[in-house]
Amino acid sequence: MSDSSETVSAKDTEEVIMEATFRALSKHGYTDLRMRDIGEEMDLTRQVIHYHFDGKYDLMSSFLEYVIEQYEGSVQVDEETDPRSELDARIDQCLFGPEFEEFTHWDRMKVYHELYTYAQNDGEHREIFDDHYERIRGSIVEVVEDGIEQGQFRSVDAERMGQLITDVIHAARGRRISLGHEDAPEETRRAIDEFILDSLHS
Amino acid sequence: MSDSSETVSAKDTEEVIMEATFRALSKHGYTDLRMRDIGEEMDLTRQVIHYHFDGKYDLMSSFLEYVIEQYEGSVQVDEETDPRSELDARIDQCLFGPEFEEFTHWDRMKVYHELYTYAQNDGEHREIFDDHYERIRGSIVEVVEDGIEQGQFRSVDAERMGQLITDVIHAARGRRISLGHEDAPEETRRAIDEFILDSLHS
DNA sequence: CCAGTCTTTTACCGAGCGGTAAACTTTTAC
DNA sequence: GTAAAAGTTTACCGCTCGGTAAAAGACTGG
Repeated sequence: MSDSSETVSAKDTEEVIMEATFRALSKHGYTDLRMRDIGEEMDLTRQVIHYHFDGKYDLMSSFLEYVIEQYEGSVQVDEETDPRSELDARIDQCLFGPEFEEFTHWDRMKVYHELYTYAQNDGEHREIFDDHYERIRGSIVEVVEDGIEQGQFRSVDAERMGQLITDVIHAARGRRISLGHEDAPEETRRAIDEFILDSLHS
Repeated sequence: MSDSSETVSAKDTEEVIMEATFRALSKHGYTDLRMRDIGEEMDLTRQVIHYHFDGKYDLMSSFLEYVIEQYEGSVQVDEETDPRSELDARIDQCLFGPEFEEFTHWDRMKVYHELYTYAQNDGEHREIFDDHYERIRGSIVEVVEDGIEQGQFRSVDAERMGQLITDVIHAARGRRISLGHEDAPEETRRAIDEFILDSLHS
């Protein structure tokens, strides 16, 4: 009986809970999230959550890591190309999401952004997010540095430039999510091209 | 007895409640805010809130408008100067706050930002924020347009440029508040200068 | 000074929340 | 095959929350 579709292990259940938490969070928002809401999003009863996680706070902490892992795991950029192409690819991926999950991307980002804001009131969560942000920013900075070394970009402060790009991306996503500006990512993509990346060449 | 310090009108009480709400929100965050917390931040009992406001939701809606009014009321820019100076002044004010309330500025921004994020789950609140955001963005766009007309800036899409600047400001504030990056406003100020405004001239 | 109105306090409540205990079911180990 | 371990469900609970009713106080105009 090694039929994998029938064998439900503990890890599987935790994954089920994570996905149920994601759906519940999408529907109700962080502030109004009840354990009951999560239970209603899965076939198991809400009490199993207490078997696998040590209360609501522990659940949210685990979910936070789950969301970030998913985010970082979904980033896939062809590193064989030149710095400018890679930079473009990374920006596109941050603004529009990976192609293979176009439809869930903004649902995931909405939850991600809400968690991000709430993290300001919780030292542990804040640290997790800070580390994550640093990795995203670092990957952008790296590309800029490569571009400068290879002479494709003019010599600028790569840290500052990378930070600026990361911030702009973040703001555009936040604006789309919080204010419903659906064209924010596209408009921002153009603005980055015209006003920021343009000054990297010449 | 027209001694104004003794006469407590209904408006005064509502102001007291608003400020108590602000303090409670600063301490506990939106998600964990209880009516009790607000009561503890003022000399009156928490039940008076129900006399002046129709429940928690109505209180939060009123508070949202209160915060935005305060924000917009605090913006004061000398319009006699040239576009570039006015643009600089507006950016500084958004990033560092009005000089006369340097110490409460970031407390206020923290609450503002939290409300902003949670507005995504409430159509009414979202609209209030959207209108507000539009006014801030509009004021930046206007200055850019003036600069172009007066020949101080090169001819760019003012809407797009204004939006970009507004987004960058927003992101820097969010990063300082959510991740605790205290140098974010200053670093962002430099990045705007070096990479964005620079491309407005020449 | 007093009746009437506005405002605040005191005392209280029902609903709904997160969490637990114990029964029950399934899987594992030998 | 069976006993122990792991996982899940059922039933339940205590507590805290936002909100209310009525008493108490503080201002009005006459």
